[in-house]
Amino acid sequence: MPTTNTKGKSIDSLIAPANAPHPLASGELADFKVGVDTVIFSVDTEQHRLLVLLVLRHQAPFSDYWSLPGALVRVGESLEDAADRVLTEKIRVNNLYLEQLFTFGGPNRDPRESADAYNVRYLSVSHFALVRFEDTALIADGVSGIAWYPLSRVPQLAFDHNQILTYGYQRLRNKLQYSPVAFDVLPETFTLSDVYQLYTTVLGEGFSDYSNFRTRLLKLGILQDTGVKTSRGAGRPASLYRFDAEAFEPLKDRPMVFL
Amino acid sequence: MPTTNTKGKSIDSLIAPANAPHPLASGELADFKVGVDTVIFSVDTEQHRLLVLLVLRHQAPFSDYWSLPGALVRVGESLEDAADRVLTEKIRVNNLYLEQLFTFGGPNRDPRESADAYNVRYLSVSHFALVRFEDTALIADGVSGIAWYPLSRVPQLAFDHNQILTYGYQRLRNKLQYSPVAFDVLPETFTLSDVYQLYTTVLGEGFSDYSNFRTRLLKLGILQDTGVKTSRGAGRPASLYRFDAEAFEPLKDRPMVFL
DNA sequence: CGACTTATGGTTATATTAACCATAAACCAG
DNA sequence: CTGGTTTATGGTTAATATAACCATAAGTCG
Repeated sequence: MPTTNTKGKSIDSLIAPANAPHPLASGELADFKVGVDTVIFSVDTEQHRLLVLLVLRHQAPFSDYWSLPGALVRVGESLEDAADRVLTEKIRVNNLYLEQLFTFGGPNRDPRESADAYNVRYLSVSHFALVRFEDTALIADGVSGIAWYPLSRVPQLAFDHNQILTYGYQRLRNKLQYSPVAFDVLPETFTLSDVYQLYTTVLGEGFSDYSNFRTRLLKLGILQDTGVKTSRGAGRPASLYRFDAEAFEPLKDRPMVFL
Repeated sequence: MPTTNTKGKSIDSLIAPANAPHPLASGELADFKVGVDTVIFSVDTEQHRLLVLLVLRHQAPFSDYWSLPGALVRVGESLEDAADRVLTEKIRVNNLYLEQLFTFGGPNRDPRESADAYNVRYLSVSHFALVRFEDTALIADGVSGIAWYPLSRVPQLAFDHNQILTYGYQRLRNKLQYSPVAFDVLPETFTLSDVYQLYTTVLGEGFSDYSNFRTRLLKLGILQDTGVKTSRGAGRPASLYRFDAEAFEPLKDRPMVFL
């Protein structure tokens, strides 16, 4: 249902002469600042918890609220570059998995819109990332706080970031089922149990028991047995496997597990 | 790999004093115009072809090139509104299925960026739509041509629109498998054969033969038999069914067919 | 009327899934 | 060093789902 905001339009035509080289001269076209907000997940394998990275804002709007890490896109910078910059500025990580999520851009989603002199809109191109928890180092730079939050304890966030987070979580669950992102955040070699742990902490239990999960994964033929055994505490030593990206190619977009 | 375009940055700081109320005063933040480009599909049930709507540009850049229908977002207009506007301005249709696709926003994707006085970037929030072919009426308004192109005969398009189209086609195929979009573009009541035709023209043959497709669809329990029979030319009359949206709810995100 | 065409409702072999179970090979407590 | 515990591994089996067919029903068409 197109709802043309006649209020904004008329104000605009009143203050901006038709053909002046003014940024709003196009009459009714909106001007945007574009932000990149990233839902950064990691899995705490020790405590079997899914974590999301939040930063504490110290500027209006939403001062003292937690929010998703983000940045405004700079001149000459692509959206991907900006998203990468968020990752490397906040956590020192070799970007493990990153993908665009959704673009939120309704008017009035950012309080700065009404505050600014010009009628500037703020657009958020959200991304979601999955990083290896052990390989990250938090950098509290330009923010008054930064922390990994267990997903279950995320507070009310700034802007529409709770909505973005929910969407990112959905996408993460989906990715895990249909693509081998898990192997991007697992170490080079890992046990089948490591994989299962990762899947259960993100997806919950109840998609397959361990035994069936094993056989399915092995039958896919995307794991190479290194022959090396590892013993971690009690129990029989487990084989270490390596992900075979080539073998996975033909299986693209085929479900790996079922819920 | 963040590649900060230092050239753009320095030019900017030369022409814009640090704290002036100029749109580029923020120093290194880029200013954007936001476009909405929509991949509009429909299925020609007569000729069993998948069609996509293209418009012929008559303005630089890419004058005389075919392109996806699009529009620049206006003041006070949400992204969804803009996408809706594209649909209603180009084809008179009660928007049947519409969803956001991907946001393309690298620098230099639009030639206008270098031509403009200000260093304005053009962002494209692409959408994809599936409409009922029979319910559309093309409106050649503000363009020098508008046409339904069979997907197989799409020429080279303006901007990066071929890429967007490819992505949209992928998404369409995916949607058809996992969600009941098909019933949005089918008439209120339809035969099982109608559904099968739609699926094969989009997905190609080879996911199920007709008989198995029928039993699967019926076993899902999302179709109500109206009891009414329809006879179209030769052959035994077929039952007319109606889609039961409520019955589908619990099946959300479960595959309906397999390739 | 007989031939053809399309819809419908099976059947059957094969593959997949889900729910178990038995054994192997480590550790650990006494 | 021995029996109990723990974890990994490699099955088995019944229930389901899939894929490839086939037979019949009920119309149209010549």
